[in-house]
Amino acid sequence: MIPIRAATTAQQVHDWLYRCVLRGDLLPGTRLSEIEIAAQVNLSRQPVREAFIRLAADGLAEVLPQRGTYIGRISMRAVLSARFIREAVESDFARHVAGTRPDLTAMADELTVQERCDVAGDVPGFIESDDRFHRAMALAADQAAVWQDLERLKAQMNRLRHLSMRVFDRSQTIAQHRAVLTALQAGDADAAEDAIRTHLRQMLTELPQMAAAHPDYFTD
Amino acid sequence: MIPIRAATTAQQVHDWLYRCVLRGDLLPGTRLSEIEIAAQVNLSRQPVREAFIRLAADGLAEVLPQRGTYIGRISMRAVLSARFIREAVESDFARHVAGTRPDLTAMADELTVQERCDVAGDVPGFIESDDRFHRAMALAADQAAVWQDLERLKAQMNRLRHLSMRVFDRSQTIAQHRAVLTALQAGDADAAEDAIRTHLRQMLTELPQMAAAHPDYFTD
DNA sequence: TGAGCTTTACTGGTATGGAAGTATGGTATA
DNA sequence: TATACCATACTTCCATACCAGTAAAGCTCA
Repeated sequence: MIPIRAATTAQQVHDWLYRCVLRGDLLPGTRLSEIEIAAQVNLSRQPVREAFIRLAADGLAEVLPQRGTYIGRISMRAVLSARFIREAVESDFARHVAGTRPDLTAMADELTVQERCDVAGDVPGFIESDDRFHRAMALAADQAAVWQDLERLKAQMNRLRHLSMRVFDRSQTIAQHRAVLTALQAGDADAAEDAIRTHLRQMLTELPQMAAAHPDYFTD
Repeated sequence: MIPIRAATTAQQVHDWLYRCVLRGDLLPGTRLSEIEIAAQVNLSRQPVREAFIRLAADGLAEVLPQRGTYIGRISMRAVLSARFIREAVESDFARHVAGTRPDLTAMADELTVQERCDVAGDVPGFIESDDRFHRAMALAADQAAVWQDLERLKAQMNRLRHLSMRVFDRSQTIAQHRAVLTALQAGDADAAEDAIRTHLRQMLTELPQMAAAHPDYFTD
């Protein structure tokens, strides 16, 4: 029963910055200034400052006392850690879904959306649908809360994807998604686990390439 | 090359409160007052306020504008979610460790510590050793960063354990740990996975009992 | 007596000024 | 020319004052 109350100004500023970072509008290493942002949104420094603190708690910014606040670089360690956790968790999702055979039309629908986004060259739309595809599997496994926790961990991965999806082959991603869905529909737990692990290991090859292409954006 | 600089005052206040919450010194639902805490630590409201914001970002406090700040109740959803993630991730740890056969003396050492704490009735010591046991497995699997991410998720679980460990049978926990270690030493991946899953599913029976015993401390 | 309004004492939210620390560019000196 | 020093212009951090919203007590009036 959360009251339908307007978020505080500081919270709104945080949400705005958060989206900007994840969408890649604010690139890694960008300097943020309390004064500048405050002027942009016509507020005092204090709420902006609190937004920075929240952003730092998200692992997306770094506040260096008396020096400045910067958009954090993409931590390869954080990406690899999140990837490992996703593989472990989602493979458990897959086994569970394959065993219970729930309704999977939501996943199938996203697959068609992804094909449409691919031919249309709509990269942000593709990424969002990709997220919804995996989320649908979490919901099919009846683990909505787990997906919420994963969302936080995925933040770093999402930043990476907004860089990499412009480069990498989206049709391969679609094929991997299809393999997962097919195995789930067949109720083959082993095949489903194998498919999702293969899919999520894809990033292990993409990450080093992205880091080599944009060394300034990465750390670790 | 992180500079060896003293943390800001606000950060210190946050760390202090964080430990208090996890140790159970600050119970769920406790009201926090910016003014009171500020007076206690001889500071102005501002750094205390920022500590509250960080605490809320950790999911340990709830800031209700114009109403008050409260230590968050233990979210059963969050506990169950963290438990699910731990089971998935740590079972992957177990399989990996069983396959590579690294040095496991760190885990064995913690097991003896736990026996000593059990007979001495040292509950906090037992819990800390329990954490180190699991952490040692993560390190043996060469996944230190993953363990750091788990630490954040485990926060809610740790609060629960400080309540439940006073009640539940610690010798059972020790036996389960021993089963894990034995399987790992034998290099039996299936048995190790089975043992760690069984161990982590123990909480599924403890949580409802704790929630029934202390309904005021829980939510969801 | 009791329902409804008003007052009042709180809460956190925001604005602003100054303190403390850091980086930078200029200047004096060897 | 190179180097050490120092003034200066930033940055975030903290203190203080004020604003706005909440809730509960007390009052008014039917």
